[in-house]
Parts: sequence; C-alpha cells; structure tokens
Amino acid sequence: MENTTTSEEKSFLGNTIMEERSMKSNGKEESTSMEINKEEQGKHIEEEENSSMPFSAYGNSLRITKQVPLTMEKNTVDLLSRRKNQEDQLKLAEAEMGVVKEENERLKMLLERTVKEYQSLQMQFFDILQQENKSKDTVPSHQQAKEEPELVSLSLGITSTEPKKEDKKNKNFSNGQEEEKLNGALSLGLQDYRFEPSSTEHVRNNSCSNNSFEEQKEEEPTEIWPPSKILKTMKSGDEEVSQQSQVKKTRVSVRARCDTPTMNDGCQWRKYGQKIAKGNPCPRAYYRCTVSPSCPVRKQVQRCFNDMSILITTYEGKHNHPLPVSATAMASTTSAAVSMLQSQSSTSLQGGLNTSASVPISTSSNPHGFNFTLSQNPSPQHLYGLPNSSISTLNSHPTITLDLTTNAPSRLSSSFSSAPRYPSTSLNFSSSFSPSLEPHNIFQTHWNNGPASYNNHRTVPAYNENPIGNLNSIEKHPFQEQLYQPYMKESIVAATKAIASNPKFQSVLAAALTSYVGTSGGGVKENQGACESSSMKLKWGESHTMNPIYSSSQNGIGCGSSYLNKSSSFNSPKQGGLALFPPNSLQLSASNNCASAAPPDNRDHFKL
DNA sequence: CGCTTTTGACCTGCGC
DNA sequence: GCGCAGGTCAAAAGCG
Repeated sequence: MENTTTSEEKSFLGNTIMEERSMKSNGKEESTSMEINKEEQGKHIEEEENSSMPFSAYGNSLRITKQVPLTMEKNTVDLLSRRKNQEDQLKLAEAEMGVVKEENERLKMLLERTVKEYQSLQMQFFDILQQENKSKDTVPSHQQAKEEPELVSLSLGITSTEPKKEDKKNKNFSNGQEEEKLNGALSLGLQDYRFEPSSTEHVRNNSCSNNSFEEQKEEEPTEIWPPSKILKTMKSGDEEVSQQSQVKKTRVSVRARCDTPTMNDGCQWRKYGQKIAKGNPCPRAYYRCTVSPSCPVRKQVQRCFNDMSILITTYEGKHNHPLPVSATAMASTTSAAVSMLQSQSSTSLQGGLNTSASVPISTSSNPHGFNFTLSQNPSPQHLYGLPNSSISTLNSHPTITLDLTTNAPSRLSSSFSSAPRYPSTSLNFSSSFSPSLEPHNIFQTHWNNGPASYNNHRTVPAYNENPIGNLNSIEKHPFQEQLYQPYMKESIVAATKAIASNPKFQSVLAAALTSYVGTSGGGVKENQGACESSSMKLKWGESHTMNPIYSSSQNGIGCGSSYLNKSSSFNSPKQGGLALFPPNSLQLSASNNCASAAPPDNRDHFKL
C-alpha cells in the first residue's frame, strides 16, 4: 500500500485526472478479481480516500487547487463504483460458494444414499441366501452334498472330483485332507452365489432359437441327457459320487469377442495341448491353471469358426488356491453361472429326470446384457421366450455359456463409435473389463476402490431400491449422467428387467457386477501391468473390437490377461482379468493389443 | 537355465 | 471290439 500511496501522490501531484485514472487502471491495487477479500478491499478504499487528503494539503498551485473539487468528485464516484463492483463480485463469489456447497452437500447425500443402498442390497442378498438355505432343507441330502461345495467356493467350475481321475490328477497332494484344507481355506469371497430353484423358472421350452449358441452346437451337440445314464448312476448306489461326477464335469463357457488368442481372466495358465476339434478348423487349446501346481482347473480356448472374432473359453474345475484379485471376477461370475446350472440340474433331476431345466438369464430386451446359455438339453431351448437362452447337454458335460457377444441394437453401436463391426453387448467383465475388460481395466480409474466405488456411482443401488425408477432419475442428473454412460444405463435397465422376471438372475447379475467391479477395482489395479504397454485406456464407449481387458501374450495368446497381472510371470495367455466386456459395453481399449510383456510402468493409464 | 509352447503319441470314453 | 473324437502326456523346441 505504500507504493500505492506513493503512486497516487505522484498522480495527484501530476495534476491531471487522466493521470489518476491511468494510474488507477494500471495500479496494482486495482481490484479486478473476485479473489480479493472484503477486508482488503475495505483497506484499499480507505487508503485511497486518505490519499486524497494530502492532495489538498499539498496544494501546490491554484490551478491544481481549482481542480481539486473535480478530482475529488470524480475520485469519489470512481471509488463508489469500484466498491459497488467489488461488492457485486463478492456477492457473486458468495453465490458461487453457495452453489459449490450445495453441490457438495448433494454429493454427500448421494454418497450416503449409495452406501445405504449398498447395505440394503447386501441385506437382500443375504436374505435370499437364507431363504435358499431354508428351501434347501427340503432338498434331498445328496443334492445338498452336491451343492454345498458350491457355496463355499469361488470356483470357475464346479468342483469335485471324479474319484479315479482326480486321484491321479491330485497326486501332488500328500493326502486328501491337505487338499480339503486348501479347498476350504483358500476359497475366496463371492462364494455364496446360489440360485433359488424356483419352479416357476423351469420348464419353459421355447422352440425359438434364433440366437442359440451355434458354437455350442458344434462343440457340444445338444442331446437330452440320457435317462439311462442318470438311472445308471443312481443305480450305482453312490448317488453322491455320480452327482459329483456330474458336477465335476460342469463347464462354463464364455463367449466373447477378443482379438487376442486368449481371454484374460486373471489367472495364470499354461498351455498343455492343442487339438483340432471336429467341426471347427480352429484349433482348440488346452490350458491348465498354474497358480497352484495342484489346481485342477482347466480351460479350453477356441475361436468360433463362424466368427473368428469370437473367442470361446470353457472353464472346468475349481481352483484350490487363492485367486488373484483380477481373477475373482471371472471366477465369481462363472461360479454363479455354474451354480445356476447346478440348481437347474438338481431341480430337473428332482422332477423326474427331466433335464429341460431352464434359466432365463437373458432377455430379448437386454441387448447388451448377460446372455447365458445352458447346455443341458438335446436341442437348444429358450427359456422364458428368451432367444439367447438355450439348454443342451454335452454328454456328461453340462455347460453354461455366458454369451457376451450378443449384438446390440444399431443404435448402440453407433453410440459407441468405435465398434461398429462388433456391436456386442453385454456385461463384460474386465478388470477388466476387466478391459482390459479391461474388463480389461475396466474401470481402473473409476473403480479403483472396488465395489465401494462402484456403488458410489450408484450402479448397483440403482436397481436395488427401484431399479428402473432410479435409473430414470439418474438420467436427469447431470452428475450422474456422466457416471452412467449410456450403455451402462441400458445394461442396467435390461438387467433390472431380467431380475424382475427371474430371481435367479439376481445372483448371476450380482456376480457379474461384482466381477465388473472387482476386476476394475483390485484386479485391474494390481495387474494391469502386463497389458498396458499401449497405455490402456478405460473408455466408455470407445470402440475396439477387442475386449478391453484382453492382452496378447508373447505368442499372441493372451487376451488381456496380462494386464491384470502384476507379476512378470503373468505374461502370456495366462492371465486374465475379467474380460467379458464386449465392445459396446464397458471397454478398455488399448492402442495396441496389450502384450503381456508390456512394461509395468504403463499400468495406470486407464481412463474412463 | 528355467519356464512355456509345440506337437505327436497315447489314453479314455462313447457310439456303432 | 473297433473306430472316432476329446483330452492328456511328455519330449523337443523356443524364448527371455
């Protein structure tokens, strides 16, 4: 202020109003910013007023003296106008602060509501489980025995072990107890996904099979589970064993579009064989889980002959070791699918060997939702008039297919500029994601915090209380609008509808969503390394035909799996993050096919 | 050098 | 019992 006074004095001494004006306009004290606080402004004004006093005191000349009244008047007017402006600015700033505060409050409330909704959803989930447990009390003991393990395991398939083969395969275990310990102790969460065998959901044979899984037909010719087989096993006396055998062979097939040789599911796999299967010139690769030497889980990877962009990954078995975070997504999802299949199977068996169990897991109105296909029946059957659901049986390999390639409406395709060619849909899992579900990183940035973050976005809560209603309301909130990408909203809406019509779908969806979140959350974060060489980006709607999470391995195998893996050992086609996110859904894109060998440095390049 | 992939041989189950 | 197909083994080769 000292300088100001000095300059003003000079100005005043300069005897011209123009000079003063010039000085004021150029002076530092001129407040042009709202950032100046009231106190400073007050001082400023006061000093300026005082500065005018010396002026008259100096009174160097008559001429100057004569100008004093005019100068003072102008000065006063100027000061008043400035003060007015400052006050206006102050008010403006206060108003903005008020807006910000309101927004802050709104966000707080949103967060609280989200937390509440999450808790509510959790309670509902547990209630369902409890109800299921109650209903299970009435189920034959042998079935309980069969399904029990399912409850406690985060498995890709169903466990159990065929006496003969398993003994051979598990020879690494010193004894059965040890293995049991592993199975029990190492199980991860999300194991409680089960499905209520609601009778109303069964036996809805729909002949329409427009979208039946063609690949499934090829690979797994649908046929009715021969009653003779069932009878034979039942006659064998050891129902439990037969059940387990059946369970053991249950498979979960994931159909997803993927440019890379294999899908990244978060696990570490080692290829142990390759064969040309009948009906498909594309070789089928056989992988086994290498996270644990004794892990019985196997997976088969094969391209769809009709659409080479589609990768069919079939899982069988149950992990007997802790899974990488990135792998839990796929595991929980497949586990849920298996559980559903199992519940259906058991229900069917209960009902007199009728194998036409049906589970409506997809809806015609769910263009990018989950598409589950149960392979347990002779001919694909659509349940609930759902074109994408079918049941078939592959000998002793009941298979449930998660079809993540369903075409989405052209409208959707266009909205996601990038993947015009593959308008796929569905809730893909990434870590992908995935994305690189990503699932393949699918979500790293937004979902770093896992489920919690996810919930904060109100995706889950949205359908919890009032699915459709909330979703609709979401569209009205700009803030939420950003969070909810169009495809996301549509997926959720579709999922909501499906849930409304099928209780079992809740579990599946829950698992899938969990996968969604889980992958993006921990999985992606922890394992993105491998695949992000090309700065994986988690972009909503960016189109890439490849699944976000998928990464390629050294040999080209490795659809996004690597990016999820931290360890360098996770290179190759082995890993995965939940990569079930089709192009049109959550997508993680990589400028290149994420190579497993990608430098870890690029891990956190995910964007939403 | 250790791990992974490749690939031909072998094993197993099923249908005829 | 034979043939076919799916699935697995294991030695050799490749890769980092």
